[in-house]
Amino acid sequence: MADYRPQHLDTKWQQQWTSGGVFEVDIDPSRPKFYCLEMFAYPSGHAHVGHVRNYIIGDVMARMKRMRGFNVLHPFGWDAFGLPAENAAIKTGTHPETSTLGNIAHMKGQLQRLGISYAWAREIATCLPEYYKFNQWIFLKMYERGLAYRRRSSVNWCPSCKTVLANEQVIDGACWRCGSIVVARDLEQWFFRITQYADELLEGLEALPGWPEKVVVMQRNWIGRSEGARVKFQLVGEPRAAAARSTAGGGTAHVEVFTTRIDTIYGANFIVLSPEHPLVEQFAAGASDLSARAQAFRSQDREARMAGKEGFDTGRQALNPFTGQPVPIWVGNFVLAEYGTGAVMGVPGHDQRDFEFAKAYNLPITIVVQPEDAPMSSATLTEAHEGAGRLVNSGEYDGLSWTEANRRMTRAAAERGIGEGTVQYRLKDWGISRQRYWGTPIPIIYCEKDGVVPAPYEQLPVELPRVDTFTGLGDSPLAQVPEFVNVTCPRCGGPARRETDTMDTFVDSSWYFLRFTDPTNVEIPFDPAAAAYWMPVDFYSGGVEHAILHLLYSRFFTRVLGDVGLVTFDEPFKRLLTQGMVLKNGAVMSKSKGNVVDPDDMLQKYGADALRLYVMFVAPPEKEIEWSDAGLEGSFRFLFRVWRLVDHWAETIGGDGIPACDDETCTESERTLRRKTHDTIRRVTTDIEERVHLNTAVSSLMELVNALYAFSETTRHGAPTRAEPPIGRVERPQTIAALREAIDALVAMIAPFAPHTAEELWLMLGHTEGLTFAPWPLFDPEVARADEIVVPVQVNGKVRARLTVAAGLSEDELRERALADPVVRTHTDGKAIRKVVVANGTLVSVVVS
RNA sequence: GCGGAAGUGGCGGAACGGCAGACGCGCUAGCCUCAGGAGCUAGUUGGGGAAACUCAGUGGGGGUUCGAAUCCCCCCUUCCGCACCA
Repeated sequence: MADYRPQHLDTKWQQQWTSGGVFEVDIDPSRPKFYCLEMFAYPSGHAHVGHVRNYIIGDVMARMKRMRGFNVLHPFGWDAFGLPAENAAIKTGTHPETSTLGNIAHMKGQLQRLGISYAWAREIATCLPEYYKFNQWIFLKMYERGLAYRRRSSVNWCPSCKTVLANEQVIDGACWRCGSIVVARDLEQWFFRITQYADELLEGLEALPGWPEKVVVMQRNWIGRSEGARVKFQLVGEPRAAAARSTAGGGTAHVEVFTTRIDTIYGANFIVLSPEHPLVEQFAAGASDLSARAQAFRSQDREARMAGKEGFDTGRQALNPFTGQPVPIWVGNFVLAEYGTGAVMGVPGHDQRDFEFAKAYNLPITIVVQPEDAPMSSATLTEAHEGAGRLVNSGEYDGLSWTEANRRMTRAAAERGIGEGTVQYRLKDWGISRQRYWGTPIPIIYCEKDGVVPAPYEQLPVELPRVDTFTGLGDSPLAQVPEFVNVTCPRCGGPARRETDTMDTFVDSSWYFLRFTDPTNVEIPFDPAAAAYWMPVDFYSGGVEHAILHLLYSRFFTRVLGDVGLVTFDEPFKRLLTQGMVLKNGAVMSKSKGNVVDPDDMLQKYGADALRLYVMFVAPPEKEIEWSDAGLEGSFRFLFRVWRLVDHWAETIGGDGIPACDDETCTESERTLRRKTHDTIRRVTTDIEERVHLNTAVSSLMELVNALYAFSETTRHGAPTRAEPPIGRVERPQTIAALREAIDALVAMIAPFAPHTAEELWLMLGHTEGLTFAPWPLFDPEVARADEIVVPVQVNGKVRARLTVAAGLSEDELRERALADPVVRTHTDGKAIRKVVVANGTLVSVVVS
C-alpha cells in the first residue's frame, strides 16, 4: 500500500499550485464570477487556529466554486498600519516597518502551508505607499465634496495610547484596545461626514438578505434613527443685552429641545441642559457659581455620570410654548451634549428618567396621557407611564390618542414657528485623526496665507517620513520631523506646515476589497471596469467584532465612491458570514493566557488537510468551537481511511476504459451505492453552496465512505484493511462502474476540504488533469430516486411500525397497508379509527380513540 | 433595562412541522495481530425485557396540530450586542 504522508503531500502540491499560478485570475466576461473574501489580517506575527478557521472557511467556498465553473477571485492582504507595531517600536526599538514586514512574511508562510488558495499576485499591504496613496486620494475627493472636514471638538482621548478614539472605538467608556478609561479633550480633528449617509445606510440594510440578522440589527441600532420634533422654549427675563446678542450670534433668547414625545409637552414641567450647553455659560455671566457647578459635571467621567442623576437649578425659567407657563431650567449630568440639541424637556409623568429626576429634586409631576384601562393619578404614581393612552390636561388636545396628538402638535409647532418635525440619529461623524506615526498621513497643508490647502493629487503619496526613535511621548510623532512638517504652500509658494496627524486605520480597511480588483493601479484606486466585473463580494467572512465598525465604514465608503463615479453599486458585501471563535480551555486564544494553538504544530503532526477538515467538521462556521486534539486526530483517521479506500481500489477502477453505469444491469447493492453517491452529491452541494453548513457536508462525505467500506465488504476484493490481502479480483463491469463513480465523486468533493490529499488520490485514480478546475460531480435525480421507501406509521402520534414499500405507492394503498400491519393492529383493535392522514406519501398517521 | 441568539446523549453536534440523536469524539465487545494507543466489524439516550417489543425523553409550564426539538404564549438559564440617545 502507498504510504499516507500528508506533510509530504502538502509540500508537493503547494509547490505545484504556486508554480502553476493556478489561483491567479483575470477578468473573463464569458464566465460567472465569484468574489470570495475573508477579512484581511492585522500582521501580529503569528496566525493562531482562531484566525485560520476563517481562511479555511473561505477556501472551501473558493475551491468549491472553482470546480463549479466560476471565475473565482480569492485574494488576501494585510491591514498593516496600526498601534501595536508602533507600541512595539517604543518598547523594543524595532521600526514598525521592519516588524510589520517581517510579520507579514511569517504569516504568509503559515497560510501557504495550509494550502489556502489565494491569488497571491494580488496581495496588498496597507502600509505601503502604493496603497495608502489612495487613502489620500479618497480623502481629497471627500474633502472636495465637503465629506471630510475639520473642526475643534471634544474628543475621546485615550491617555494610555495617547491618541484620539472614534466613538466606535470606545467600549463602556474605555479604550477598545487597551481598556484605559477614556477622557474628554478638545482638539482640532478631521471628520468624515458619515451622518450625511445615515438614511441611505439605514435603508440599505433592507437590501441585505445575505447578512445575519444580528449584524443588521446592530447596525440599525447604531445608526439609531428617531423621529421627533425640535421645540423652542422662550427664555424668561433674559437681560436685554443677552437677547440682543442672539441676533449678533453668541447669545440666544430661547432654548431648543429635541423630543420624540411632543404629545406630552403639556406635562413638560422643567428643562434640563447638558453641562456643556452654551446657555450654561450665558447664564453664568450673571451668577458665577453656575459655571463652577457645570464644570464639575463636565469633568465627571462617563462612569460617574452614569452612576446617578444629578442636577441643579440655574434659577432661570423658560416658557412652555404650549401651556404658556414658565418652567425652571436645570442642568443635569445625564443629558448628552452631543445628541439632539443638548437640552431636553422634562416630562416626569411619561419619561422614567425625568420621573426619577423630578422625585429626587421635588419637581412637580403632571399626567397628560392616560391609559384607557387603568387611569393614574400623579399622587400615587410610582413610575412614569411611557406607553399608549389618550391626552388629558392638554387643552385643545384633550381626548386625542397619543399618536394623533403627536402628529397634530408637531404640525401646530411648525405653524406657530416654534418648532419642527425632525429626525435625529445616534450615529455621529467619524473622527479619523490619530496622533500617531504608523498610519496614513492626512494630505493637508496649512498655509499662513491660504489656510487649509489640500495636497495636490500629483504630489501623492504624501509619504510617511522615516522616524528612527519612538518615545511615545508628546504629540504626533510626525510633528517632530521638521523636513516633513515644513513645506511650501502649493497655492502661493509661501511657507506652510503639513498636517501631522495620521488616519484611523479603519480608513484602510474601508475599501481594500475594491483595491483587490485592480491592485497595481498607480493612477486611481482601481479601474471602475474591474470593480464592475468583480464586485460585489459574493461571500465575505470574518469576526462578528467588525459588525459595526468595519462593515459600516465600508458601506459608507462604497457609497462615497459611487458618488465619485468609481462604482455603480451601493452594497459591497452580498453575503456575510460571521465566523465563531476558537476557544481553548473555554477561553479565547491569546498569548497572555498561554492557550494558543499554533497551526504549524498541527501541520507537523497531521498535515494541513486533517487540520482543515477538523475545523470545518467540528461545528457550523458561525458557532464558536472548543479546540480538541482528539477531534483533530479523528479527522486524520478519516483521511487515512479515505486514502486506504482509494489505494485499495485504484488499480481495479483507475484509468480509462471504465464502463458507464447502467441501472438496468445493476445488482441491488450496486444500485444502493449509486443512490448513496448521488444523494451525497446533492447534500454536499447544497450544504456548501447554499447553506454554508460545512460541518454537515463533511459528515455526508463520511457517510459515503462508510457506505463504500460496506459495499467493499460484499465484493471479492474485500474491505480495505492494512493486514489482509484481497480475496480476489473484481471483474464485474457494473461493480467497477459504480465504484468508480462513487470514488471519483468522493475525491472531488473532499477536495475543497482536503485539497492536498484529494489531488494525490485523484492522480492515483488515473486522472491527468488536476482537481483545481475539475468539474464538480453532477447530481442525477434519476439515480438518487429510491425504488423502495420506509414509511413510518403513527398511531396517536407514536411510531408503531415501519413499512417498506415501493416508492410511489398511492395514498389508498398506503393507508390499507398501514392498517393491515400486525403491530399497528395491536394498537387499533377494539378502538374506533377516527382519522387516517397520509402525509405526502412518506408517513401514515392513524388517530384512534 | 432594551435588542439578538441559543438551551437536544458522557462530549462536539444532526434533524423542509413527519422515524429525535445523522456524522464524529469517547466508551464497550469481537476479529486481526508478537503487541498495539494501528486497522476492520458490531454496539452505545435512559428505564423494563432474552427478544419481539414497550415506557419515558429535545431547559420548565401551557397552547395550536392527525403529528412539535421545530410554530405561538408564559417562565428559567447561558452567551452576545446596546445601554441615561430624551
